[in-house]
Amino acid sequence: MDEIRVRIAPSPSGNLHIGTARTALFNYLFAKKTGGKFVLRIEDTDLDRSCDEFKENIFDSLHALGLNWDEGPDVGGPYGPYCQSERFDIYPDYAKKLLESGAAYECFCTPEELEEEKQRSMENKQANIYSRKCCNLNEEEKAALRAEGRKPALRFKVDARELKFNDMVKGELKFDTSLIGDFVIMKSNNVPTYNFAVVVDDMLMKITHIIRGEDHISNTPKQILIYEALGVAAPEFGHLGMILAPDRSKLSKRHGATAVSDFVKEGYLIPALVNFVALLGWSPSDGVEIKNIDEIAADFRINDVSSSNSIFEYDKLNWMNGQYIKKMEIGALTDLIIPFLEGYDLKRYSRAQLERIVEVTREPLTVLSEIKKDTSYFFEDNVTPESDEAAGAIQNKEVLNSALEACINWDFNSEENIHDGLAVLREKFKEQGVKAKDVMWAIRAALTGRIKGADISAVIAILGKECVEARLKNAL
RNA sequence: GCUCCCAUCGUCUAGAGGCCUAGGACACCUCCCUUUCACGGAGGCGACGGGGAUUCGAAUUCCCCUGGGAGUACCA
Repeated sequence: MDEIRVRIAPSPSGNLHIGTARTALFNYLFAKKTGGKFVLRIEDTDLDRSCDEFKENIFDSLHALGLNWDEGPDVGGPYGPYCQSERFDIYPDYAKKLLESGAAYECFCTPEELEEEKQRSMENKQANIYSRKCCNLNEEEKAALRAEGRKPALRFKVDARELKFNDMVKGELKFDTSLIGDFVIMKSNNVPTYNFAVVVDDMLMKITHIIRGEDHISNTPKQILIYEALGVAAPEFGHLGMILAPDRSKLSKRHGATAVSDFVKEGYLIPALVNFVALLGWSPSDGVEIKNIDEIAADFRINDVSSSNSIFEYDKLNWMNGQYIKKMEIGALTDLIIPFLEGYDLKRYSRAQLERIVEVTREPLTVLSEIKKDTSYFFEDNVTPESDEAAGAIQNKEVLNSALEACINWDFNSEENIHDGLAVLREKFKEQGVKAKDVMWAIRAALTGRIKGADISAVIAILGKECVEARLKNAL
């Protein structure tokens, strides 16, 4: 078999959507698994809606996800250019070929006429199919129309028949082409329509497998027809279910983050995102869900991908993100976290101390953005009780006094020493009938304003003697 | 309206006629661990949308219904 070649073909009319990212991922996984090539093509024929900013975002996001392409606009390749806007001059040749072979014909209908036809079929409860009234225009009629100043579009002639293809994820799909109607392949302004451009591009780029969202299913028969008319074998198709919002509607801005870059801004880790999105429709053969992209690629089977839609729920993503946060190397994690600490005076601490702060506060994190609130007491000058329970806890003056006295002898460079010091305190109060928990709560509340949080010995060590004494006194 | 796709716990899914008393993960609940929260560990709750048909036997095959999704452009 020839080399397997897949592609992702986003249009730069928005930031890289998480759904597009998943499609890209599945293409990438398929390429990796089969030793094929992964190509990136930018579909920017709609000049009005496309812009460079989005293109950059798509590049950056794809790179960040680790979905590196073998061929694309920036890296080039043997079948370029890889931006459709730079390929405008190649479509007319193929259009001409179809016109000459009789597979296509010129259509002079105006948008108004077309709209009228559409209304009529709606009223008759029929599918909207072009009437074909321009199909049999003779040369004189065409010349007359041209003289009126009308510029023709090119329509592809669709004859009635049954068209079948075997979808890699859905199985056999059947269509009655009489319900499709003759569709436009070249607009009157000489720009190809999507269905024509993709076929020409995929053909020229030697794409062998097209994995895309199921919103393209109805385009597939049209495209297969064009392949046939061009005398080329159509590639294999695989249509993925859609990713839906929890309300089962299309995932859109009102549901929150939609672009990969939005998720990153909210504090999601790229490997977690990749892992999570891979599990939407695909499941590992060994049941182990936490897997990196290489492990997933090694186990990837396109035929086993689920054919139904899946709902994007944050619960599992959050859990998974937390798993990655816990496992991540502390230096790298600190680098990622620093931007989320904006507004705090980070110079208060050394890099080592900062890393220690991250290390002791990362445990309950689900999203990086939560770190700011969880570490506030490290950066505030004065802490105040954040809850009634914390306010109550610092009323325990006896404990606070003892802690203040005791800490003079603690070695603040040793968390272990502090830990032992606290144990001594607990022991002392235990004899007076005060519960260990209350002792710890009083100290924690005085130092952090809360009754829960990171390991208190570590907090004390990081805060330092001066600060600890000040906060205890302040609480007293 | 027309066409197509889909249908297992709340969610992501395992399941390709008997291995299913339907398995796992997230969420939720309980308990354990623990100086707190959390992490971790042990349990629990919880599903084959409905109806027919085929079969000795159906979550698995077929049909109908219902529900959800998509497409229906000289957008991509």
